[in-house]
Amino acid sequence: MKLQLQIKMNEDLFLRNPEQTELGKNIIKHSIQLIEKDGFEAFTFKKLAEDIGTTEAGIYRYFENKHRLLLYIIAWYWSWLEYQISFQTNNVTDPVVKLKKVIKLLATTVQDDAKTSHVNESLLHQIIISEGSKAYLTKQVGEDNKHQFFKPYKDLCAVIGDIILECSPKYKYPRSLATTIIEMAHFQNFFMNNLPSLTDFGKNKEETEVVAFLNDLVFSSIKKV
Amino acid sequence: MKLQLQIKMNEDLFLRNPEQTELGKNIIKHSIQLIEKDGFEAFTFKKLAEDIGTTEAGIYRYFENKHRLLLYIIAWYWSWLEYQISFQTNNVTDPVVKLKKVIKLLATTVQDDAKTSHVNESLLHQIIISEGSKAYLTKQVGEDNKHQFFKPYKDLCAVIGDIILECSPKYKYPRSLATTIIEMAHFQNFFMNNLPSLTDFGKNKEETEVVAFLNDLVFSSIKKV
DNA sequence: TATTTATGATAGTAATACTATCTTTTAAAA
DNA sequence: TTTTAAAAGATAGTATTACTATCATAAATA
Repeated sequence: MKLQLQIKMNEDLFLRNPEQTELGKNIIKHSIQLIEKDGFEAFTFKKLAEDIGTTEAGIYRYFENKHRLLLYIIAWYWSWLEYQISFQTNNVTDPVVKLKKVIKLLATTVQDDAKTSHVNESLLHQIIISEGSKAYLTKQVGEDNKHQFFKPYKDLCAVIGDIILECSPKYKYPRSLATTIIEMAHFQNFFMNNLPSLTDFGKNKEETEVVAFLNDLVFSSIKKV
Repeated sequence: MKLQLQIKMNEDLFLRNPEQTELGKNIIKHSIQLIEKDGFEAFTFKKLAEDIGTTEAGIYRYFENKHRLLLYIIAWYWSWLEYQISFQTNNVTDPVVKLKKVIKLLATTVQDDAKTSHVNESLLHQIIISEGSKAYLTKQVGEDNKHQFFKPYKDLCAVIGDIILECSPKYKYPRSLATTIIEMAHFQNFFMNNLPSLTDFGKNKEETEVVAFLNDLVFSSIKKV
């Protein structure tokens, strides 16, 4: 059985839908590689064009600028992750088990998903760790929010918030705890690998320790250990 | 009594010490204003020079580039905050009270400190919220770390970690909890004001609610409520 | 008063972030 | 099968950014 997974993206994110052409898919594929390799600051449409073997102007037909492209791939990731979560927690009745699965999915290396040929989820996960918050830490955050560019992130936050409430209906901060889990899954990973003295995982550098920390944090807070 | 507070900064951060000249102090003062107003991406040395009434080349005599300048003001903030913490928790014996003070200091608007004439701490706090993580979320993080540019942040993290251990000597993740407090104090604030559905504080937009959330999170985790 | 040090003024360069235009190729509709 | 429309390629051009270099002048210090 060979499945193809298509994620419907917000149309304001692009000028021309990159899913629908070869060049478009190449833009996504190579921008993920380039951003992961050089970082978002050093990433330019010119380098991307050279990488693909097309011209700068060609890229501009798909994306208004590199920030929109970043928003696109990040939104894509959150949508894909929400799908992963709904898939992997399907038929799980115990919300505690569900929440633990969510934490694990957020905080451990993702496998490349064969259902999405032009997206390398594993690289994308690294981008989320290092560049994810740059999507919204800008002066245009309000404008971008009006365009609903952060909807996939918000949806994910709502999903996790609901699972938290299932675990503990009276817990007062389900959304904030959800964003704390998401952000800390990535920040603790980044710190562990780059500024280890900011964490307690410097010795082993094991993702499982980040998971253990988050589990402890979350289940202490919602009083279900 | 009129005091002046001087913070000793890492000398690799600048080419010429901005504390020692009028122009230098103006660079610090105006860059804080400009970065707060336009955001770090839109901030350029040319605009800064125009703002001050000097030339671009003049700024370059003090800072190699705008990233170093950002690192400078951020490092300055963390040093100043560590001083604030040591001052405000001095003579407090109960570590729980201490930790609560720390959380409050991190998560609520800071007052402009009269002891530092050319630094507006209140604006700087806003910069930390919106731009703080851009200091280390780069590909040069390793290089910058070798220069010890993140030492003030690490020191603060260690101080908070120690207070956590005072509260609960057997707690396993004092450093990671410290960074979680620091980062979430800022992220929850940013989300509350810009993407409120990511938090539970959207209605009132009160910093005190962020404080309450963090207190709940922290003291549940270390089992002292 | 000599001399170092800081600043000002100006110029110049490579790269970035685009926009515009025109031609060729490809693919779909008539 | 031809027509025609959409996509891609090729090329050029602009304003801004992120610097570096040079030379003159003002201020502080020895």
